[in-house]
Amino acid sequence: MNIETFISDAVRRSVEALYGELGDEQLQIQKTRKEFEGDYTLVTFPLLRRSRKSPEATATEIGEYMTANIAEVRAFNVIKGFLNLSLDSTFWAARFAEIAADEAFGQAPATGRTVMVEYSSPNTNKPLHLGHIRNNLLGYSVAQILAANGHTVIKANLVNDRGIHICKSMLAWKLYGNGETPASSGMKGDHLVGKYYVEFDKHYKAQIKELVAQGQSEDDAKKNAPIILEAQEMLRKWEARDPEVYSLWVTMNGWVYEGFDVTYKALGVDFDKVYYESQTYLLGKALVDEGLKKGVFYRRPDNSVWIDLTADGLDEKLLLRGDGTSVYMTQDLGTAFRRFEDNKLDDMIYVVGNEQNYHFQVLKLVLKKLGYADWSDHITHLSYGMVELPEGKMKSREGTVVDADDLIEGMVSTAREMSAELGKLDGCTEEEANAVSTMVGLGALKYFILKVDPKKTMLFDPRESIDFNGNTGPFIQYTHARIRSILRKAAEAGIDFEGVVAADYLPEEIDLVKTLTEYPSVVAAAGENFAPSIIGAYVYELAKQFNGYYHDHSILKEENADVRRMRLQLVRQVARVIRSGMKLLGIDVPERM
RNA sequence: GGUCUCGUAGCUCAGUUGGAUAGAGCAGCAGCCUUCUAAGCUGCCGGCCGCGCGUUCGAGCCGCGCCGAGAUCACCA
Repeated sequence: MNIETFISDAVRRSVEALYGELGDEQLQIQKTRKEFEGDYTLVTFPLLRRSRKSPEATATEIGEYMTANIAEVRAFNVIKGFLNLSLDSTFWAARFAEIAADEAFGQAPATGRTVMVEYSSPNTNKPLHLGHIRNNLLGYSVAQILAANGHTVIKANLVNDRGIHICKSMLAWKLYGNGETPASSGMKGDHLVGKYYVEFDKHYKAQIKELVAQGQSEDDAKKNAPIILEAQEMLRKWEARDPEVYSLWVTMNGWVYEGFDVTYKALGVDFDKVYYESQTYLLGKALVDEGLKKGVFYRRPDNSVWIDLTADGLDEKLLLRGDGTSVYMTQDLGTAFRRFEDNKLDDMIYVVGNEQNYHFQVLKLVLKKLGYADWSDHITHLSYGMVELPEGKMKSREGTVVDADDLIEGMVSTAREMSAELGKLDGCTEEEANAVSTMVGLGALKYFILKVDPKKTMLFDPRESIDFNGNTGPFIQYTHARIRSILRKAAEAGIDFEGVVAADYLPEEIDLVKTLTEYPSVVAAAGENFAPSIIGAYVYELAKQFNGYYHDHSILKEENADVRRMRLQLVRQVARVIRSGMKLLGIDVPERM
């Protein structure tokens, strides 16, 4: 049974019995705040012009009617214009029984909609860093949440595997690499390629400096440095499929993919489809022709194609270069078009940093102007803020980027040290210790990042992220582990706690049941807002509530067998929902820690 | 300059789409391990919700205007 529907129906019936038909007027019903007595609250202010009475009198009148006529309403109290309704504990017992019996609790029925979530989208010239971690965690989690909301989800990764930046790494490797490979150097493939990207930059800068010393302007020097000219030549050769360049490209990208796979696996993210720009970068030109024909685009004397968006408060935007080659926007138009056609998508979600807000604004507007409003309206740019460090922004030249692999390793090893220090690893096999440290270290990292509203710029403080106390992933994992421990001990003691118990709940037990029943609507809200942070806040709240309860009530030592059984069931359900919520965040929960 | 985002406790962040006395964690202070895991629990301290108008019975949330921070406005992707 949907509780919110039940309450609002009951209230509506009562209000209409007293004051006549409401029509499509909305009733304002909310959960009663903790500091007041009651379960649900009706805000009576909007009803005053119908009742023609004071807020207090109106609330009292409705409250009296409901206690008399609605069986589930046990009592009420009125504070100012707020009518607080208390439901009978048998009502909550019935809701709990429903939840406990529902194997798919929190999983919405299939909607028949297909939605693609594109995330990660790395460049193949350097390893992943902290910014990519936020992207990957968000993308994966949002995909999980949408799936829980009943959508068919396609997780897609569009790899930027071509362009001048890859040629820079390739050229530097060719010039200075001495045939170094991941195998020969022992380096992870993406790091090796990244090393040569940095190497290129070093030589490039040196050459610019030299040319400037010879009297060239800074701008000219940047264009004329031999190494950049050579890289550009390499790109031309690549486009012409020069065998030597092409095979080097295949080899080095292969190294990078092997490296990325390791990082993705460590992060626990995966993809259903991987697209490569080298295969899609020519798409979109047909759309340009179409736009020209429709008069949406125009051609300049140099043959380049543009769209004028100044009437929409934006600028003029280039769609095709004078030489007929495409730009980023052209490709994205083409790939968007093709995605919708090939996969029969209902929605398309791009997880891309907020530095591209303008790009997506333009993309959607152009599609709309071309007459594809249907698609345009179903494109969502899930824009997330930058991750900053205590010392400021990450700058690759200043060496302040936080490498993804280093970070993960650091979190896991810290988790291990702290676990060992607390004696949590005593009696564990090496394998178990590894598994727990990995889950805890990554849990800390993932939760730390996902608990923040995606659109906000966030601060990543390494010291704070490694804190396992308070509002953290490990705290939630720990709560789960403790519940599992209780359940293990109950099983060992041969306590049977299957079957429904009509419970006489204590107030804090009803609070737990109430929080449990909210889970499906939290999942729905998280899906609607593309915000895993909503799930995070909920799971944390549930865990915290349980911890308070846990300290006040002995569960295994409860003498009344029915009460003990009821409590074990309740506690087991809390563990289930914690595990389910954490799964939506892509966070594993250990059985013990 | 145009467009967009953000501004809540010393710090990091919530705030369920306009409701009651604005909440957590960290840091600080005071307690709690003979009891199912102390990665825990209980209490205290800490607020001009950037500022000002407006809409409303009611604004941290909506509108307008300022102030501050950031992103972007490339024949880069």
